[in-house]
This record gives sequence, structure tokens and C-alpha cells, in this order.
Amino acid sequence: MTSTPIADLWPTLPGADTRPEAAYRLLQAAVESFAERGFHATTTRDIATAAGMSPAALYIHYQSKAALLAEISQAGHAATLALVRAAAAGGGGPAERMRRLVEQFTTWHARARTVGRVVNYELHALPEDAYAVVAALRLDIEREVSALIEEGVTAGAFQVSEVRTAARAVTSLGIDVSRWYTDRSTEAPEELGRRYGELVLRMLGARV
Amino acid sequence: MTSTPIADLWPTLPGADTRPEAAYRLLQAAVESFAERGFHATTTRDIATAAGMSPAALYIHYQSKAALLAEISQAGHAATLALVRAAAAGGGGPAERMRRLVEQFTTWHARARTVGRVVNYELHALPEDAYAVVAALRLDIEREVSALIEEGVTAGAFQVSEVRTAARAVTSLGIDVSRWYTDRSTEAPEELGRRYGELVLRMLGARV
DNA sequence: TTGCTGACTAAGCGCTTGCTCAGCATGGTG
DNA sequence: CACCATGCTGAGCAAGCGCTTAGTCAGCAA
Repeated sequence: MTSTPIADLWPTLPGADTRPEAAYRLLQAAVESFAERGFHATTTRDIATAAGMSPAALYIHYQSKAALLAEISQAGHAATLALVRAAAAGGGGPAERMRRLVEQFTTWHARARTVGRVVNYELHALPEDAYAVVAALRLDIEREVSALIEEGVTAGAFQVSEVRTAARAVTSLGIDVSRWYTDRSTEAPEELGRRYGELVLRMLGARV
Repeated sequence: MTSTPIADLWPTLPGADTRPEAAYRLLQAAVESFAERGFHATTTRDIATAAGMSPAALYIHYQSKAALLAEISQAGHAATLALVRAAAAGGGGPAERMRRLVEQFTTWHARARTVGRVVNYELHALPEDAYAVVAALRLDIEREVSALIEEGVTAGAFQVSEVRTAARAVTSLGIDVSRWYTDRSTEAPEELGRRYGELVLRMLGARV
């Protein structure tokens, strides 16, 4: 999915249907540039050229370079939260749901690593109001994981001394995948997800 | 140690004794700026002003802005590798050494998070030759962890199906600490290190 | 035909960037 | 004293930045 890094999260974007195709191309070019070079090292000329337009065309579809980043970041976070919620809310006991959560969380960060890098490592470049929205979403993700661990501990399925630290470790493992995973990685995203699911369950002291 | 983020690694810098104090101040200002805003969003005026000098003074002590980054990155990686090697080479069985390694690796990434952020998240801004040096150091760190896990598996101290994946997870957990740890974190670096040591040993299937 | 709209471009504005350079103060050395 | 190396500054240059402006053009409704 490297060729279309935002294909997965495109449907979650507001107004995705009505938006002209050029806006989509700009968004895609922005994701790739921001992920590879970082927000500040990316120029509006980079983005526009990659989308096959002149720099001025960018401003017809987006208010600013920062607005592009905000849109990517918010959509990416919303998609991640949705994924986490779906996995945590599905059937099964705490261990089964946690395995599913970690598998999907990890797989997403490996497959959508391009979006993942922008989402996780360009937060500091967000305008203040966009950052506030995104920070709330990140908190929700963290809370979802914490709640599931808490539930597992209460049910006797997990053995964890510090729930918050454990939750941090779980999300941290997944997020960092988007940093180190590359095209050259030999493990497929799903395979990595399965292995990480196993490791996390052991980490949480789940009875296997 | 936020006030003197490079105090720990300063002695490891080449020519630290002979270097004028102004060079030290510039280095420190650069670490703080790069960590907070990123390399590209940091201006030479930012660095020089924070060090109490005019922008021109920077170029008496360093060839370029990128040379500052290279120096920070190389020193930081060298210090980390030394820490990992020392922990892995100390006394005790695989489990004891792994616990020590994770404790110190984690503690370092929490306490020296300012340097850690530059070291781990500004790699893309490094000039090619400096990147090559740093990449080699990173590979050495990864290898050191892999070797210890391998040894533990052979000795029957660990139960791990994929050594490389497990090694990735261990280093990944530590590195990501420098991303999320803040002044407001309630856990002290050493406390976090102890907890992470515990989690990792469980993850590796160590007999506890 | 006329009038209007939305998507786009060529040109470029005002500003900031990394970096340079001539010159100045200081302090050790003959 | 003269001499000079060292550390630094004020002024500023060339390049590149985000973004704007004036205007082109295809498509469409009346």
C-alpha cells in the first residue's frame, strides 16, 4: 500500500465523496513528503509538483500547508481509534480481545507506516487547534487500552502491577513499528502483528 | 537533567577537554532546539541566541548547522552503545543481564529524552556520511541485544520463537520512551526502568 | 451569444534562511 | 612596546520559503 498510503483512511475523511480528485492527489503527495522528509523540510512546491500541479493550485483545495497536515493527522488518528475500539469491543475474553487489538494495531502501523509516521512524529508541527483535537484522540486510544487491561486484571486474565505503564508499553510497541518498519522488512505486517500479539499477552502475564 | 541535557554524554565527545566553553553552550542549545522543534524548524539564530551569541559565532566552532546535529547524534549513539555493551557484558546469567540492560536502556531514554529525541527522530536530517556512521552504531546496538537473547534461548533461560522480532521489540520499547516521556511523567526514570525490565523478562518467557 | 464559475498557472512579493566577511577587542608573547 | 592569534560581532548576501495576485480557459446555463 505504499503507492496509495492513504487509501485506507480516505473513506474516513469528511467530504471524501464530493472532493475533487486533485485534492486527493495533493493529500497523497503530502503524506509521502511529510513522512519521508518531515513537515518543515517539505515545501509546497514539493507537494504540488508531486501532485502534478503548480504551487498555487494547492491553495484552492487547502488553506495552508499546515491545513494539509492537520487533515492527515486527524483522519489518521480517527482511523486508529476506530480500529482500536472495534477490536476491543468485539467478542471474546480480555486476552482474546487484547490479542486482536495488538495484532490489528501493529499490522496497521506496519502497513500504513507512511501515514503512521506523519501521525506519530509530526505532532509538533500541528497548529494549536488541530493539536488539541488530535491530543484528545490519542488520549482516547490510550484509555481504551488501559480499560481493556484493567478489565483483564479484574477478571484474573492478566497479571499486571501497573496498568498505566503496561498500557503505555502496549501502545508504544505498536506506534514505534511505523518508525522502523520498511519495505525491506522480511516480516509481512500480519505476521508481525501475530508475533507482537503473542509477546504482549506474555508481557501482561496472560495465562497461555 | 533537562537543564543540561548533554551533560551525561559530554565526556564522550572527542576533544571535550580542549574545546572552548562556548562550543559546549552551542551544543546544548542545539540539542534543546532540535529536540523541541526538530532540525529543520530550528534556525541558526535560535541556537546562537540561546547560547548567548550572534549567529556568526556558531561558524567559528562548527562547520554548519548539520555538523552540530552530526556531533550530537554520533555522541548520543556512542554513549548508548557503550551503555548496552556494559550492561550485557556484566556478570550474571542471561536474564539478569537482560534485566540490567533494559533497566539502564529505559532509564537513559527517559532521563536523557532531550538527546534521545534528536538521536532517534532526526536521523533523516543527517548528512550522508554522518548517517553511515550512526547507522553502523544502531546496527551494533541491535546486534548486542539479539546476541543476548540468542544466548538466553540457547541456555534455556528464554523462550522466544523469533529472536530478531523479540530484539526489535526490546529496543523499540526503550527508544519510544524518549518520544512520550515528559517532565510531567509521574514515574521516575529508574522506576520506569525497573518496570520495563520486568515486562521484558516476561515477554521473553524468562523463568521468574 | 453572453455571463458566470471553478480549476488552474505564471509571475512574483515579502520575508527568512544558512552562511560569509571585514573588522574589533582581548590577552598572551617577543 | 609591537605583534598576532583567538573569539566574536554587525551587516548583509544569495537562495529559497509560504503564499498571493492577476489572468487564462473549459464547461455550462439562459
